[in-house]
Amino acid sequence: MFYYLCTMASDKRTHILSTAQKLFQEKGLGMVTMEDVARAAGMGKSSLYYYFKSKEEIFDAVLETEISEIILETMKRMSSRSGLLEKLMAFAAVKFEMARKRKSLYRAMEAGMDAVALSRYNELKKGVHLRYLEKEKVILQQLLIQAAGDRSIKTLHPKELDQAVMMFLSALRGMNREITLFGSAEQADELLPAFCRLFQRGLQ
Amino acid sequence: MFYYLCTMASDKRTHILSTAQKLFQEKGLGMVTMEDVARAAGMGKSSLYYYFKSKEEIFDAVLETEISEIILETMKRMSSRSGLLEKLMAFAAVKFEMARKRKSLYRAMEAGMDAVALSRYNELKKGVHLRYLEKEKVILQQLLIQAAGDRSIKTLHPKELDQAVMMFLSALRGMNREITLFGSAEQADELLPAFCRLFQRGLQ
DNA sequence: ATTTCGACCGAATTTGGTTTTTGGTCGAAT
DNA sequence: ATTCGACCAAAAACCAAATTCGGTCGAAAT
Repeated sequence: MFYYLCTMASDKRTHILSTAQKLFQEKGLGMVTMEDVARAAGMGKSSLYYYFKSKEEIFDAVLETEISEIILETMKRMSSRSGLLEKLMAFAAVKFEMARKRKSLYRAMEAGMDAVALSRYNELKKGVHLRYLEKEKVILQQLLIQAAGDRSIKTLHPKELDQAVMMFLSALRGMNREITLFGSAEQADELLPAFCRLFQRGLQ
Repeated sequence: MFYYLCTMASDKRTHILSTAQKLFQEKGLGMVTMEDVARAAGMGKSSLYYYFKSKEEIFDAVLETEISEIILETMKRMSSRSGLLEKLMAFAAVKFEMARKRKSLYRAMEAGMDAVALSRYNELKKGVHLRYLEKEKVILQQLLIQAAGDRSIKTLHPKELDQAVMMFLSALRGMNREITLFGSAEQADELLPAFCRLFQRGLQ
């Protein structure tokens, strides 16, 4: 009795989630059925619907935890550095590593998805991307505001601040993309810091 | 007799090419058959193979001419501006406009392609992208070298030059991407110039 | 009251076999 | 040198039947 009282709903939820995450990573989203998830989690299919409204909700939640992990890692690494430039570089480095990891993850996930499922999935990814972007924005805004306070860079109006953040983020994304498509990891080690330096100088 | 001597092979080639281009843009690559191209060009299907080795070669050539057009437009617009910043902005503006246009073009082209055809087509696009990138690089390299000569920016070592060009290009690409996905055209009108300014200041 | 699950449903997907289409070849005609 | 009709193999489109899968519901278990 006491035992059961302790296994709260949220525990089961996270258990299902981590199980699903493992399966998605192994076989791709398109290849994992609710039946699979249920079996792997040690319950019947119907039971899943007691904890989640739909398959999409599960997948969404999995992506959400992955985002949180990345954001957490980013903040951790940045906090161990000091100075604007160092922190920018740390940010860029984590972002690059994570982009690499997640690329193979996504590729695996997309395996075995038809065109319809893929477009639906892309909608989902777009939503996730937006939420992720928002969190990244906040981190960078704080960083730049602090740097302006330290006189490391010039003072930025709210609009300028927003633009600067947007520039930095989308530029990084673009560079990551180009590098993973055509370049090498060593190239990233030079290009990303160089860009951070340029970015900082541009804001002085 | 004389008439026939004047209609050189290259004329027919370009005629076929422009016909194919029109059809591709109208119906999408996947929906245009060699028969269609031949009919539209006023000849039998077999005759196409006298001028081109394969359908892919035709498509490749079409993409190539499109790239040339964009590059030409870019150079034209840049030449009507003076000063590094102005030229950078012109470059960015053309790139953004063209990215918009070509996006709908690509989307149309991809219509009616199965997964296999799509992956083959993506390989092709990747190759085109690389060739395009090379031409863009040359333009920007020249621009930056000239700017360094004018003392508009600091002198750049070959490696730095390459990095700067790469940064600028992939950053632009990333910003275009982000804007077309989530932003507005007005946002581009502010963000792109702002980035050009930052880029220039970063190189001073 | 909370949690689990078997039975069930409709929509979507796979399957397997057939017919059509399509990129590409070849030899004859011009 | 250029064009084209006839032809081929492979890919794609098609289609009906069988199957799978996400999701629901009410009854049972705890």
